[in-house]
Parts: sequence; structure tokens; C-alpha cells
Amino acid sequence: MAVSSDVLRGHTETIILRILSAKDSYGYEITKEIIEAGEGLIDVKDATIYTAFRRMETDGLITTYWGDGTFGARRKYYSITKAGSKLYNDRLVEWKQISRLLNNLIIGPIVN
Amino acid sequence: MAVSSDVLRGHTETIILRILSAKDSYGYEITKEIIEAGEGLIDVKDATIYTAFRRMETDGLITTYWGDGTFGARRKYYSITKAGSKLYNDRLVEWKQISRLLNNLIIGPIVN
DNA sequence: TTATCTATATAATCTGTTTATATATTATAA
DNA sequence: TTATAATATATAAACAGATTATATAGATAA
Repeated sequence: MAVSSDVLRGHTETIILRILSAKDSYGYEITKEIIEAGEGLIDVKDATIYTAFRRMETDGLITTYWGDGTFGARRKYYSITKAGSKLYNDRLVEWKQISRLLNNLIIGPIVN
Repeated sequence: MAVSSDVLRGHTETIILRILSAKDSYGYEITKEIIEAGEGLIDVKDATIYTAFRRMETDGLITTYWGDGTFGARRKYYSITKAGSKLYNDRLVEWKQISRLLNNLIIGPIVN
């Protein structure tokens, strides 16, 4: 059974930014990539990704262009911007800190 | 600067359950404990804790009683129930798995 | 006596996720 | 050849947990 969507909530943008850091991608592919990496515990809805795209484009974190495939369902590709890369780096540092703190708060600090 | 509240969102209940697993406590104390453990990165609002208490009491995860202090501001104590303990144990297992997956998704899996 | 700390409470608002729905092309199985 | 599944994007409405703002009140320190 998948975890509550609230657990992913603060990280959706960061995860999208990480994927786009490696290469341009599109909604359907990103959704599948997250679900696959989630090993059955993570279930992101496509609507979540597409609404995140809108926000992130408005915020200048990503830009978009249509794929030039002459056949097949049309794909809308996304690229990470400089602002997006900068935010991703900040979030990366933040995650390393917050995951340690959450570990303390959820598991409890090591007591001797 | 504190992290987005969305990062904590899925864990507020779990953290409260962890604190109440050790001993009965009350809103003000729990709030301070989380903020202190958060090392300046976590800023939980008291309203968040009190609204979580309502939910959790309704859900049978905690029970409440008034402190018997004869002076000082009144304190409302909370105890974890059996259902609360069970949920906490489930969330603990879940966190160990999800933190690893989030690590992969945010930092990126180790590539050789 | 004024300010700060301790302590609880809730209505209204905000915001990211889900549900539901719509549209359209391609590939595959019956 | 026809139905179905997979691929692919999009958005309005509903949902739910967190924040903001506000209210109340006793204790303590300046």
C-alpha cells in the first residue's frame, strides 16, 4: 500500500527538478519514473505532475517546448532553468539536513 | 530559514505519536520539543499541533485529561492509545522505507 | 504596570494533491 | 476490423492539513 500523498507533498517539485537536471523530459515519463523508483510505495497522480508543471513554469523554474515527433501522441518537453537549478541545489542541501532531523523526530534520537 | 511546512506535513501525527510513546505530554511542550529538535529548520505552529490533536482524538489515536496542577496555566495532557501505538509502529516502518526512496528520488540513485 | 512567557482554542484562509472528466493517437489482441 | 490498452496532456472541483489571525487567561520578570 502506497504512503500518504502528504509524505511526498513537500518534495514533488524537488524530484521533478532532479529528473530535469539529468535531461529534458515530459509528464508521462516523469510520472512513470517516480512510480518505478517508488517500489510500490509511491503513487503520484498525473494531475499532480501537470499542476506542478504549471506552477513551476509560472515561477520560472522550467521552460517548455513541444516534441517534434511527426507521429505518435504529442509530447510536451520541459527543461530546467538556471533558477530551477539553483533551487534544486538549495533543496538538496535542505533535504540532507531535514532527513536527519526527521529521523530524530520519528525514530527518536539515539540514547545511551 | 525554516523549511516549507509541506515537508513536515505527512509526519506531524507520527512525530506526536513518537513523543507520546515516551510519556504523556501537552501541546505547548510538544511544540517546543519539535522546534528544539528542529535545530532552527523546523517551525511548527501551535495551531498545527492543536488541530492535529483534535483529529487524532477523533481517530482514537490519543486520549486526553486535564493536568491536576492547583496553580499555573492549565495543561491538557495527551496519552497514546493502543491504536495510536500500532499506527506509530506502522509509520516507523514506512518512514525507514520512504526515506530511502526519497533519497534516491531527490539525490539520485548511485550510478557506477 | 507593562511586557513576556506559559497554555489552549478555533474560524477563515491558503495551497498542494486527488478525483473526475475530457480529448486524442498508437499498438495490440480478439 | 474492432475493441482494448497504452501513451499523452489538461483542467475544474473537491479535499485536507497547515497557517494566519484572533481570543482568552494565569504567572513571572523588569
